[in-house]
Amino acid sequence: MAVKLRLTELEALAQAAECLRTLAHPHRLRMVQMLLQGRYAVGELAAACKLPTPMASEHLRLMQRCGFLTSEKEGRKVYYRVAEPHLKSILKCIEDRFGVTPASR
Amino acid sequence: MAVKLRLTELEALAQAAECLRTLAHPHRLRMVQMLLQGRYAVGELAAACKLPTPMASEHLRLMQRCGFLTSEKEGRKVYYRVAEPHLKSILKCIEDRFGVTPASR
DNA sequence: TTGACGTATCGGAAACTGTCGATATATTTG
DNA sequence: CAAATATATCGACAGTTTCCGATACGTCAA
Repeated sequence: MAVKLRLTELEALAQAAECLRTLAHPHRLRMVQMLLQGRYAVGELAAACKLPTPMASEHLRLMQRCGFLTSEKEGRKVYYRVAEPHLKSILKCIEDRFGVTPASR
Repeated sequence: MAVKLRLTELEALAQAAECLRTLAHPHRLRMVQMLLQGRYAVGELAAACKLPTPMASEHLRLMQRCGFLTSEKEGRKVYYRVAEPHLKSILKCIEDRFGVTPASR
């Protein structure tokens, strides 16, 4: 007699996979990690990742599209912040596994 | 004065991203979900995902390569099980966000 | 208006990924 | 031994992702 398994439906897993793929990039992880600790403009995030601004903008667009982030325009700057509350616990898991280093002390 | 941020080093984030990419596939998520609840042979996992066995084998190889799984050969079958303890909490986060449906009740 | 700044978008090249069919290996059975 | 079973690997193709340069857009200051 087979044991009954608790499984998520494949359709939901496909959605989850898409979100994970969006998260699965070193610069995007860094941006999320920053945004979980405050609100930042595109240029600030780009500088922190040592990326040209257009590429940072593109990464942010991807994360916004899957519901992770939202943006607010202020003057000529655009500030992003975390919109998906579960991001915090997911990043926590990742940090538990891969470590966290304070940037300066 | 800039607030000190708690950030993971980019190199570690690159490793994390690679692992997340490996996880970011509906069939692989399903397999991990099963393997967190027991030990399964390639054929059983393939059947549960409605995949040809060779493809299941390939997915399992990827997850083994990044340390998520280990395998034990028994006769002509190969049983896989979870090797990375953090997988459980990560899947928990994903299930919290995307829902879990018992396969049968 | 002009110019500078901050952000967004477009097009294309290179690299990577998922999938499939075919084949290979190892183990058990007859 | 040969045949059947279970898993693994290989080659190739289509599709996606990443990155970059160029360009476009919106806002502010002079």
